[in-house]
Amino acid sequence: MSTAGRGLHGHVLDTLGPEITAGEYPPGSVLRTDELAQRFDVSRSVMREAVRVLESMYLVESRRRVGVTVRPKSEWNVYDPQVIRWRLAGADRPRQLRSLTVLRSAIEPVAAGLAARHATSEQCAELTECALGMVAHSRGHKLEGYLLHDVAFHRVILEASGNEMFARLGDVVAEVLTGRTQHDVMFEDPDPAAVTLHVQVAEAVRAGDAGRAEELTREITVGALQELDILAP
Amino acid sequence: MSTAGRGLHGHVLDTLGPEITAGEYPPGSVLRTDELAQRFDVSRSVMREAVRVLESMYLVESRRRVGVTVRPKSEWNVYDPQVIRWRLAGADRPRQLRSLTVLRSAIEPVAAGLAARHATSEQCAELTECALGMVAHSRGHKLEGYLLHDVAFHRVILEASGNEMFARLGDVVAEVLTGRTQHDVMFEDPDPAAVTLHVQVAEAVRAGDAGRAEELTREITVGALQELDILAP
DNA sequence: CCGTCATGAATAAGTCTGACTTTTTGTCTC
DNA sequence: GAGACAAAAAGTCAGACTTATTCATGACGG
Repeated sequence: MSTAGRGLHGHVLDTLGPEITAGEYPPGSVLRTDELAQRFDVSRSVMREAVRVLESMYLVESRRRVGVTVRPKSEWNVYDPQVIRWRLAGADRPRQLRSLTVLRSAIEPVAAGLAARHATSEQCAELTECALGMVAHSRGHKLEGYLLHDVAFHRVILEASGNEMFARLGDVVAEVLTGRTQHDVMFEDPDPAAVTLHVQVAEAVRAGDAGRAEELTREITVGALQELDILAP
Repeated sequence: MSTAGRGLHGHVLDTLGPEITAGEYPPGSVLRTDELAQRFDVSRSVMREAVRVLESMYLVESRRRVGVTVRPKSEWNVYDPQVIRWRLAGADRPRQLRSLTVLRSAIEPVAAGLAARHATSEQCAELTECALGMVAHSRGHKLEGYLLHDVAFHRVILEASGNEMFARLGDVVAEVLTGRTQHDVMFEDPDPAAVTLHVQVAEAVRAGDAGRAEELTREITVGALQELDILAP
């Protein structure tokens, strides 16, 4: 689900956004609204709307008499789902994937611990269902079905943590897991140890054992880090 | 630094944004662009730009023939600095502060561990400087100076982690620490134990002892959680 | 002779207005 | 209930105008 279809300004963003996040314009570069409007064959009003959105993502800064200047990467709002998607689609996808995986390794164990305390019985049921689904699809090249349950599992954990900031990372985790399956590693069946860990996490959460849920989830995320050769020597 | 001054659309956002994030319009409420333009006495073009920004924050959704509908809170991009600021300024400030503190408790220990591995000697120097500054301002109602060094300390840690996602949370942490000092707790001098911990973290990072840096930082964040009565029974 | 401080013109964003298009939805009829 | 019609609101465009910012020019004073 991208910005496309959201009108002309969405179409402009779909090409200009990736260009900027890919670093095609060095920081400080100036873009002129009029020129951009010409380039994309849209009116200035539409172009201005697009610029406003880029501005709200801290990708650019619009100043009178000077133009639309591209901000340094360090100022970008890297938590914006749109920005994340653009960068994942671009050249520094590996780098982005590493950053996000490290983020996961920090967040998910804590979220699992909180989930063990706050999860409703419905959420516990969902969790075991997801874990069992992962088991069912763990052998025989059923990666698609496996991924589906894996994503759902982590989404439920983040939701059940009761923390809105964690909950909103569900999409990010989904993106990372999907990306891993489709492009990078994961040619054959998933690691059986990982599958077992998911089942155990579901159990720990249901049992309300926060410490165990946290520790088991930490093992899962350590596995994810190792897959990307992010070591801890 | 808010959106004000960034033109008329910024002014509109400064009032409309807080209203929406404060929950004044229940999810599903419809706002008409023309009416809003009248209310704020701006042209439709300006109002459209403001709506586009709100849309990019997932606060509203604009659909033809129906209007601008307010999205449910669960879909808001709660990592947008602007949204964070608006919510911290509004009624559910305490709730927001708790969410962010929990987030800190997940992120900062991991960041400190990474900092111990990746920090440059300049960053180590900054870190000890900050810690010493905290010590110097820890007695005699010098809360202002203390806060300044505290914020700087955590910023350096997040920066030194080498992870861009962590680094971008510097502003959030600053906001939380500032808010804590100004509004909520902290009437008298800071907890001496906390001060000591910061000094020890600086030492651990300089020594490259990741495990120790992580553990000490975890103690700091646990203290922050306890201040807000976020327990772990 | 050089640095600093007005003055002014050029420039690009910012704003407004009005007319028109397009999509969606609700209703009316068959 | 299916299809046609009409209304409503966002979407788009074009053009004229406003305003802030920057740069260059030149005057003044050191």
